[in-house]
Amino acid sequence: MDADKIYEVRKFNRFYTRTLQLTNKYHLGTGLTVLESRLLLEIYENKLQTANDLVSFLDIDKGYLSRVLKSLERRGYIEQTVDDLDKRSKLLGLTELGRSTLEIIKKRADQQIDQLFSKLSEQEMEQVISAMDFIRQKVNLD
Amino acid sequence: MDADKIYEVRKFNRFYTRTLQLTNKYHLGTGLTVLESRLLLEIYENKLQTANDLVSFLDIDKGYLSRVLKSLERRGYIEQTVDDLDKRSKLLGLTELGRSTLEIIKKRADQQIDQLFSKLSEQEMEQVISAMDFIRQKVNLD
DNA sequence: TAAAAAAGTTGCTTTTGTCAACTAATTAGG
DNA sequence: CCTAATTAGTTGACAAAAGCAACTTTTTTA
Repeated sequence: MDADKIYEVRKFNRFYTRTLQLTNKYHLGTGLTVLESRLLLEIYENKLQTANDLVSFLDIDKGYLSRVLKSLERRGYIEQTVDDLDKRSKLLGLTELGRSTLEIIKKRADQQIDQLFSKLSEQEMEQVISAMDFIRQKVNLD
Repeated sequence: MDADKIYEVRKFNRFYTRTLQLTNKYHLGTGLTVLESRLLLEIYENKLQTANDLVSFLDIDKGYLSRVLKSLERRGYIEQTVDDLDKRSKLLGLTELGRSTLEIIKKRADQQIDQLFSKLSEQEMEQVISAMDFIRQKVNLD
């Protein structure tokens, strides 16, 4: 790939890093950290059922994750139950508190995204989404 | 904005978070952290000349930054010289080591981006860049 | 069925980041 | 002018986030 294309991508990456930083404030006031919110989301929406799933999907240290999950459990956001089919694993699930907190977080995240595109028309917004879809299809994450 | 559009954007954001995580390994083996690499880049390419510029552009704590800059100086990557026009400020600049390390980092970052789009044709790549440009124009970062 | 591998836990350490108090230099208002 | 307020950067103390390695228990493999 030629240098100016790479340069363009890097420019976008820097730009989008800033964008993500801005929209990553949704957890403020909820008592959860960014990571914790993300864990609730991945457990609930993305159906990642075990610590190990989260470790490989999010690429975080399993020791660290173990502690964060323990803390989430202690504070009442999740439950961990030993998997009967594999007693090394624990199945993760959100509690009622976990689900309702996640809803709040999602609502706030939604608002922040809304702001991000506040000045766009319907049509422009659709074009943005197409652009995102397109990028998502083309990037090779292996 | 309606819910499914927001959902699409969030999906993209999660996706691109992962993408950025992958491409943020360029510093490995250079002895610099992600932040340090970023600082060298912004000082050198974006012409941010003082700690204060970096603080407002990157939105990091000035105390923390002060320490990181001191460490970069001690390790020989940058120089800080008191600004004659405002003796509170220090002008930042890369040393020879700083510049050459930045070059290595940029080269590796380029390779990672190349990999990201390794399977695309010229034309697809151009479309991706257009899509990125388009998004960049439309996002409202205030 | 013994050895290897996998899931998760724990102790220890390092890295990263925050906050507030402080110094020195500059700017602004009376 | 000249004093008060502001600004750039530093420092100490601390807290949060993350990484590493050794370990236990269970499962898989050869």
